[in-house]
Amino acid sequence: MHPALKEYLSGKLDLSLQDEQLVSRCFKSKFAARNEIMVAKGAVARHLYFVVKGCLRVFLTGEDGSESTRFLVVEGRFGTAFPSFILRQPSAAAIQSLESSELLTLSYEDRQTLYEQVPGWETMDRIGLELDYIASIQRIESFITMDAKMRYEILQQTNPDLIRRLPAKIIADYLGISQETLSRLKAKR
Amino acid sequence: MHPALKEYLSGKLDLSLQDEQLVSRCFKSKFAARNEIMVAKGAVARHLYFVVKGCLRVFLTGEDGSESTRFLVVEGRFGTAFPSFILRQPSAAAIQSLESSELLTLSYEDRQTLYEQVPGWETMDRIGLELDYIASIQRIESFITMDAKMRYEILQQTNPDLIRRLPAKIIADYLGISQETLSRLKAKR
DNA sequence: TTGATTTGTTGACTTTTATCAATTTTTTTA
DNA sequence: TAAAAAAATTGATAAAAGTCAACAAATCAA
Repeated sequence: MHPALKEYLSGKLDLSLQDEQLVSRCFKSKFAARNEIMVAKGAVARHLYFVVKGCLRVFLTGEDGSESTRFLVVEGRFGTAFPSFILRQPSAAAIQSLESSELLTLSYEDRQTLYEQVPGWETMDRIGLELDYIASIQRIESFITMDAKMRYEILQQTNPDLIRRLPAKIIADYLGISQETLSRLKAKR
Repeated sequence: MHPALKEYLSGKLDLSLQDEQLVSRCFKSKFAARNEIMVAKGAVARHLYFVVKGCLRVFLTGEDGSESTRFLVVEGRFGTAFPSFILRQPSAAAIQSLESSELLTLSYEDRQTLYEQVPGWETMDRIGLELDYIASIQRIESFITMDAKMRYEILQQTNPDLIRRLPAKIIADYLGISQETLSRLKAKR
């Protein structure tokens, strides 16, 4: 098993040797170039992606070519175009590798296999889902209760690495504000 | 078992007679008066609520007394102050019954019991969680990509009942806009 | 049913943020 | 490393939404 995945699982789940081998077989290694589109808008997202190294962006495109970042997925985290993956429908969002990335992919079918075959896998996954859901609830709250400056400050506190690492325009998209507004926000203090 | 819960479960899960009795014992009936606060801000949300009749609101309060509606939970749906319930921490949000409501409550511990004792319960719950998560992702997208008018139009299309049923100020909170802006939006067409 | 309270509407004005455009800075790649 | 491309900054202006205030309408509770 890939050490990064092993690290992810440690403390969450104890696997028998056999189960560990099954998990290993289900996750396929994949490398993506910087800016590579993994899943295009309109395609079905058939995999979950575990980021070993690099960074993925799940983003929407408007008719006018504008882009809005729905999610950013960094090292040690899972991500995909979730509605498409779960509902098995064409995705409103595209998935892009923002950096040269190393990924482990898990297909919908293999995920099902793990639920059925590996004791504790579904519980672990359910707990991970709960935490992702909580994060998205908190993001919704930030839009309902905060202005752009406050959202940026919170992001600075909770994810300073993201800000350091990614182009400001991506951060601006993620915060739901324009590039120019973010630039002014940063200048102001 | 309460017929509303039975209806919810039908098609999702086949229960043995024994399991059905266990489920029945885990869910406690509760009635709430209009405007009753079920969980105050700062308290831990110890239950999931299934709404048989009525409507719950999960909302945040600012220091200035302003309120922001995080979620609305109507008949046939589950809800709670989710981060508090899962993390077992004091809740940032309060839960209020907007109408005279009939509820079924499931404690954290009883939820655990159902996961452990009832085959298929965790899978059913995981799938429900996935759908709730998808809904919250779509709500995030609406904040990132749409203006107030568009968000309101989408809500009209997807939940016309909510608009008909609830005071406009609650809908405005839920959309993340001021009461006045919503009033003007409605007048404009 | 009526007085009191809450909710909704509208106007005037302010603040926040977006948009467009020009320029500088940084990054990429040939 | 140099030219090209992409990203960031800054200014001017416009649009969107918020705030405050007054009043109207609807709802509630005695």
